[in-house]
Amino acid sequence: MEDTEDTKEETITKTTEQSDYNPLALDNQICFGLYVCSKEIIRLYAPILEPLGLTYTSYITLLSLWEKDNVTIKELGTRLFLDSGTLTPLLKKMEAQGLVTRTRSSKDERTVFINLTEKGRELRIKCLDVPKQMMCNNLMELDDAVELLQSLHKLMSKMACRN
Amino acid sequence: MEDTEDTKEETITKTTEQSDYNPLALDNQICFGLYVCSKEIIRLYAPILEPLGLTYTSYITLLSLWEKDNVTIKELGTRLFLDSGTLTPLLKKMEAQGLVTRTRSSKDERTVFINLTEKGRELRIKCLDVPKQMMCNNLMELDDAVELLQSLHKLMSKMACRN
DNA sequence: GTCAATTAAATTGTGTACAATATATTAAAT
DNA sequence: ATTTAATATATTGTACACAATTTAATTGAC
Repeated sequence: MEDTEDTKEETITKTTEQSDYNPLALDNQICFGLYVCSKEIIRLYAPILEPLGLTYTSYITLLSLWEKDNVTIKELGTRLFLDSGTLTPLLKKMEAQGLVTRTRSSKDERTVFINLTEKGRELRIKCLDVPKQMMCNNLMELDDAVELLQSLHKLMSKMACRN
Repeated sequence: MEDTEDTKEETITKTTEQSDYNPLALDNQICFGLYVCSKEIIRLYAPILEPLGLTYTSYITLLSLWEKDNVTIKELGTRLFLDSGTLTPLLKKMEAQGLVTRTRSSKDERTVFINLTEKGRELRIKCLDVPKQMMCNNLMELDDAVELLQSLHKLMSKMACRN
């Protein structure tokens, strides 16, 4: 606990008080930290998801659909921060895998509703172990994870109202 | 400050004590938070970097080279967490733009040294304003940013020794 | 010294992402 | 009712990323 506070003080000093503070230093870029952590963690998911026939993108799509399916591509895109250019081909592949159905609404022919198939719903059971397997990488302590998740959600909510 | 502690308590409760805790809930996935924040922030960089002729990837490559150039592609890749499959075509484009030179070492013909050109070095001046422009998006408070950056660096160091 | 193992880049193939555009449908305006 | 504007997907084009492989060069083992 004190350790966290100490290093935090140091970082503040480093980033706000040193006379040679460099705003273009790679280590001062939050974007770069996010970019690297995101990429590397997704890379760790790959070997866990591959035996289940999933990519990272299809995995998070399923996470969303397991919480709520019978949604339009638009709704799914809002939840996942993805647009139709990414989702349309992805969902077609997932349909080909037999995980979801794509049904154009008769009420509004513009929209397509995505539903889980039985196979898609059942796959959830096999995925229950995925978070545990990822944790075996021992990347973070629970406290740190909770704090990080909170920071990320703050950021996400700021960005959600940007579209 | 107390606010942060309060919401942290809530999150801990939510993620560890509720009986209906769902490890597959999208909102409990750190990976998803990182993925979204990374993508969206990179998207905010695009219109700022485009007038400078840069993409996000060429930008962070320059950030690294401005700190230290005359490095091999291998070294650059270690710093940027990128492999030759990404860097080779990127550096060729940057060479075509006149930002860097690629010189195969005579001592070890396997390695290629990357150096900034005068144009590449001068571009730094124009980029000094980029962080300020990004901050105008008002995504975070300084304190939160410092804390987040610290969490990300912890994670990155864990992942650096994974290759 | 010679062959095997290792290493650094480059190449190939697959899977995203997203901007921009196109298409089709619905809603709104008048 | 007709035209216009808005909306939801789909498509196209560009730019990554990375795994796996290839190529070329170097190092190590003996």
